[in-house]
Parts: sequence; structure tokens; C-alpha cells
Amino acid sequence: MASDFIRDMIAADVESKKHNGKVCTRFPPEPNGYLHIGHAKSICLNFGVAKEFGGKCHLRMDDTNPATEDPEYVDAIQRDVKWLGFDWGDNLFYASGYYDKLYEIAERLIRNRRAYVCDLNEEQMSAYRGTLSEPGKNSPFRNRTVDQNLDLFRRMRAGEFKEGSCVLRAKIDMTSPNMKLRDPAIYRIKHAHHYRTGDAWCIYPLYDFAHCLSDSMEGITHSLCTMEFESARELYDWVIAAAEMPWVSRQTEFARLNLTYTVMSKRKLLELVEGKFVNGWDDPRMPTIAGLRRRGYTPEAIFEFCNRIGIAKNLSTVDLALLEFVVREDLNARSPRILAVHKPLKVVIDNYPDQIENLDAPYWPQDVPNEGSRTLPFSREVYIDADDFMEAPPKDFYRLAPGREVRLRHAYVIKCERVIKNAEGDVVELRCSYDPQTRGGVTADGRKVSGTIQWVSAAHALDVEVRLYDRLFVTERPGEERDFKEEMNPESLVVARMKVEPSLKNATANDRFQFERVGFFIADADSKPGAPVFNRTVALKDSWAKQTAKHVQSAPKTSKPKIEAKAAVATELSAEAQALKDCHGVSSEEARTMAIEPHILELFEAALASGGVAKTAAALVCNDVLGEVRARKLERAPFSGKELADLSQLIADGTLSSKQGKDVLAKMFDGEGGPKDIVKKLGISQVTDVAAIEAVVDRVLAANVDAVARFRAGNTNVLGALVGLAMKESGGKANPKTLNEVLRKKLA
RNA sequence: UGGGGGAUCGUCUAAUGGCAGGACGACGGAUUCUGAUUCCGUCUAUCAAGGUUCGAAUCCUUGUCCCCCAGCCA
Repeated sequence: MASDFIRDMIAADVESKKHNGKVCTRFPPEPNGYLHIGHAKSICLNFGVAKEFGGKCHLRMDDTNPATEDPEYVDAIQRDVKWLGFDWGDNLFYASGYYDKLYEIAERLIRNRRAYVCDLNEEQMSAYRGTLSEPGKNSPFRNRTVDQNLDLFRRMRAGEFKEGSCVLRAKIDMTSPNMKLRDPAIYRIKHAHHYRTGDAWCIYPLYDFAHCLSDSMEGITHSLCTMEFESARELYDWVIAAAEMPWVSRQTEFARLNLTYTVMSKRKLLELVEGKFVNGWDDPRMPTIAGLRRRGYTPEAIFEFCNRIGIAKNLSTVDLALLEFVVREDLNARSPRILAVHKPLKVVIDNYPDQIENLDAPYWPQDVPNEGSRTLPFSREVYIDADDFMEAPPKDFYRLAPGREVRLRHAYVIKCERVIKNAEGDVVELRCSYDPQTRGGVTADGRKVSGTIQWVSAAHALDVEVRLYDRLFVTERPGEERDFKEEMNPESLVVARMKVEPSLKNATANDRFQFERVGFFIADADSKPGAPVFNRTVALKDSWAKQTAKHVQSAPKTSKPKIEAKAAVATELSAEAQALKDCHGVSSEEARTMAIEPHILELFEAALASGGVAKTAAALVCNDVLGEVRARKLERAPFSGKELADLSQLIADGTLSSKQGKDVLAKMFDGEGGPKDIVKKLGISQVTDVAAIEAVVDRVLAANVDAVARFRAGNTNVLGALVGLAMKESGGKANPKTLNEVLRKKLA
């Protein structure tokens, strides 16, 4: 099972019986567009963790904006999530289904003086909000009475006011450094028809109000969303608290997916659709689920892709090559092979009798454990691909050339005897001979024929439409330098015709094939009986094409410039830090730390007052105590200066190694008493006796012969690992310095 | 600029003070009736500078760079 920081967190919550160990997630799309591969990441995460932890995942339409939403999208979303293989059971919800409850909560907020109706217009509100660096000002309407607000809000609902004339705002803090908390609007007037609630409402809740409350009402335990909602989390928590919701959901953010050569924002995708740059949301060039489906991607491939990219918080742009890799991997095992010729070149086999042979050809290569075959009609005239012939080939070309042999897949070995050209000098036909002793492609004399190419019988070939899809954009990060629409790939769709073997005649929509040596294809819904149309899902890897392309041009890969290290600025100490340095004799770093963290300084001074060893105590307090305090999200260390002083003495007098000192410190944070008690209780002591340490080292060396070999081979880092092992072997008691010396001596 | 988040091979992602690992990619080789698949090998990384430590990607300090927030969108 995949592991990531979210799953780790949920596992810890389950372990600690938070929410009684239950897990309930949700996937909350707004039905204002189609789902894309970025949503697939979220879907796989939300439904995935629910399944892994025995919980549920709800599907919720986050429909709070009647202006942009449409039932077509609701249907498409459900279709896509289902197709991806996920099941929400009875748990299909709509934010619009909570409008009554949300309204009640809004009134509750008003009654609790946590919300007010504000008549500022948009421009004024923006001005009052302040900027990133300046605090906002309170709205003149902020102090309306509860009765006034209730009256106004009810009249908003009753439709007495024009759109934009007023909003309901949360009353939080106009000076908050978090812009989201500067009295955000939570209800606005929209005299719009809603696709589900019709004209029942003319006020609609905003995301920050509706989303967290929906989560809470549904009993969502973990509300997983993307990083851009990070600063909204404080508001999320505020609303749940202010509304006095009995169920507290927790929001956690992860990085959204970006893909190279792709745009992912709904706005841009909508622009592509509405501007007719593509043929709708399910255009196979679109990164939408519907587009990928039509392109021939499988849900399994998409799921695998989502597993491989992982979940983290880094801003990330995944290489499109990975998506292509997973779909090839999946399709390789499930696509029967057929023969198709893209650029037909006529081949006449002069010594072949005027007859038709039906050859049996397996659908699958040796390494795919599937069975089945079809018959391939073979005749005197066949087509091969023009790229499989070269009149003057380089020596590493092992297809057809004058006087050379090549194998026709599943058929015969042929030899090129003559090249026929037209008046312009173009090759228009090849005259070949065949070796009758090679039926089925097997040479009777065992001679090697290195090239094998695909072909179709001229008289039997089916002429079909193929749609050759390629990446939609020519730049890795469309839109970074100029408008993304200027970076579209003019060859993202090439409609062409191919000669394919006759067995494809009855292919129907969604049948998948590998056209050998060409690519993976899927029959499109536009297929007609007897006239299938194929979409190319992805081309096969082609190392020959790559090799030949290299001769032509070697495009230097532009890598992003490494961040230049600027010369370290010799930062001066603040007056306070300088004073500390002078009076306590601590180092500059320590002085700086103490000047910033008063509780650290306080602890240090208290330790000194109790007879602590200055140097040791300072290092302890600045490097380790501070780290622990932060890691445990504490205000200050949970022990006294006296206890720290004791610890510093134990370390300074050699009773404890500094490593042991840190272990004891951790125990002090765990509330296991003072250092002396801990040392006594746990029997911690330091072994400095060289003979004893040598014995330990010998044991470790004997037990880790391979590691020793790696060290001798030059991997000096192994030394650290061996020290670690030996430390463990000694029960953590060996003096690390001595141990290190002994180990070095033994290994030398 | 106030606040929040992030920085590990070209890309994505592991490593909770002890051998920087995996995948994609790139490059090379073997096998092959698909120049595919498969297999093998090679390549490349801890943002910087200090500090603590026997030992730091990880703890501390100071910097640098990137992203998000100023919708009555979500």
C-alpha cells in the first residue's frame, strides 16, 4: 500500500481512536466543468484511503454558485468517478441539499454576534479589506444589532434587495494578517435559477461557509484538499467553531497535480472547449477523464499513475512521459496485436503464384499470457510501410532495401529485387521475390533475418480513418511565457488513413488493439459497422526513430538554472544578543537563539542560577530543547532550570554522553521526572572502558562482514552505520568518541 | 510587502540523527518474428553558509529562491 504523510496521519488518528477510529473522506467537485487527471489524484486519494482504512468516501457536489453550474456536469462527474472504479454507495450529497440548514446556521451566527449584514459594495469592501501589508478597517455596518441583522438577512432571503447591494459577513478580525479572516462574505444575493433548487433561493452561501459545514454535517473526519486552501483552513476551523458544530472535521492539504505539456485549470480547459480549440470536454487531447477515456486510457492505468506520483506538499509538475509509461504498461498486456500500414508502399512478389493463402497469426506475443489468433490473407500484392524501405540505407538499418531480405510478420521472408520510381524519381513500387521455405516467417535453413515488418494484402486491406493524437501543447509549461493558446501543438490531431488487416472490419467502439510497431489504438464511438475509426492512445516507443532524430538535431534540454548561492551575509548580532554573548560567554548562534526565544533564555538563566554548566546548558537549550519544544508544539520546556542544570552537569562530568543526554532530555519532555531520576530508573550509564568497547566492536564487525567489505571498497559512509550498530550493541552505553576511534583503528 | 506553505537526481517521490533508496527519463548492452515487450548495466540529487553531534537531508541559526492568500469563484 502506498504510504504518504496523509495516510500516516490518518493511521495515527485511527490508532489513537480519534472519531472512534472511523475514517470518512469526501470528494467534493463543483459541477461547473469536467473532471480531469488532477481530480483523479484527489479521487484516488479520498476513495483510496477510505477503502484502506475501512471507511467511507462521500461524493459531494459543491454547488453553491448557480451561475456556473450545470446538471450536465453532475452527470459527467458521476460517470467519470464510476468509470475510474470508485463507488460512493448511498453517499451522494449536494451542498445545495444543505441550503436550509446552512441558512439556519447563518441566523445562529447572527444571533451569536458572529455575523452581520454589510451594505458596502464590492469596491468599498475591497478598499476596507486593506492589503497584504496593511490591516483592513471595520465596515461601518459592523455594529448593527442582532435584530437589525436578522431583519436584513431575512429580507435578503425574501428577495427585497438587488444583487450586490449587501452580503452577510462573518465578524472576525479586519486586522488579521490572514486575509481570509478579514470578515469574509459568507452569503451573497444572486437572483439566479439554480439547477437543483430552482427559484427557491436568491441568496447563496459561499465556499468558505458551506464547505466546512457540509463536511461537519456529513461527519467527514479528514477533509483533504489542495494547497491553495491552506490559508482558508483557519477560516474553516473558525466557522465550525462559531457555528458550534458537534462534529469537527479536519482539513489537510496536499499538492495539486500539474503535468508537462498540459494545462489543468478548469478555467483554461473551459476556454479550450468554448473557444473550439478542441472538440468538447471529451476530446482525446484533453486531460479530462472523459478525454483520456476516449483516447483509450484505462482506469487501471490512471490509478497506477496516481499511485506512482505519490502525495506530498511540494509544488510539482509530473512528466507526461510517466502517464504514457503507465498506459503502455497496461495496454501492452491487454491489447491484441494486429497489422496496419500507415504510409502504404506497394510490393509485388513476382515469384508468388496467383493465389490467396490464409495464414494463422496469434494475437499475442510470446510474453503476454493470452490466447487467440486470426487469419491473415496473403497474396501477390501487399502494402508495407514506406518507412520500412530505404534505397540507400545506413548500415544499422535492418529493414528492406535493394537486394536485402526482410520478414513479413507471420508470413514470408521477401527480398527486394527491383525499385520502381515515377517520373519525379519517387519510389512507387517494389518488386520482390519470396522464399517459399519461410512460410509463417520461419526460415527453413535457420538463417537470421533481423528485420520484421508489418504488411497488409493489397486486395484485402481495409482502409480506415485513424486519429493520431499528440500532446496538446509544444511547451513543457504552457502559459508560462505567453498565452497558453499560442503554444498549442498544430499537430496535436492528425486525421489520417491506414491500411489495416481485414479482421478489423467488425471492430466496435472501445475495442483496443496494438497496431504492431505503430502504437496502441482504440475504436472510437464514431465507428460505423464495417468502417471502424481508431484513436491512437499512445505511440509505441521507437528507439530507431529516436536514434535517427538524434542525427538530425540534438535539442539541448533546457534545465532550470540552479539557484545561485549568494555569499553568506555576515549578519550582525542584535544589541540584546551581543549583550548575552558578553555576559554569558555563549557562542554567537546561541546568543542569537536566546535573544529570539525568551523561554529558552529564561530556561538557560534559571539553569545557570542552579549551578548548570554554561557551555553544555547553552548548547542543550538552543539546539535540542528548542527542537523538542517545536516538534511537540509546546510553548516552553516542561521542566525547571534546576533539572536542566542537573542534566548539564551529568553530561559535563562524563556520566552521560551527549547522545545519552539527548535521550534523557526526551524523557524529560515525556514527563518522566528529573534527569537524575531518569538515569537511575533506566540504568543509563556510559562505558568508557576501551577493552569493553573493543569487545562490542569485534562482535559488530564479525556480524557485518558485508558492510565492512563496502567500507574497505571505499564507502566511508558505512562507518557511521557501523558506529550506529555498535552503539546499539552496547545498549547505547558506549562512549561514542572512544567507540569511533576503536572502530577506525580496527578497520584501518 | 503581512501571513501561510515549500525546497532531495532532468522529473516525481522515499529515507523520523547511522550505507541518500525507488520510479519515470536519458545513455549503453543482451534477448527478440514488433527497433515493442522483457532483462542487465550506467548516469544524475540533499538550496546556501555557519552551529550542535562520534555522526546531520533530518536538530539550531542566518540567508536565498519558489508557491498560495487582497472574488459577493471553488
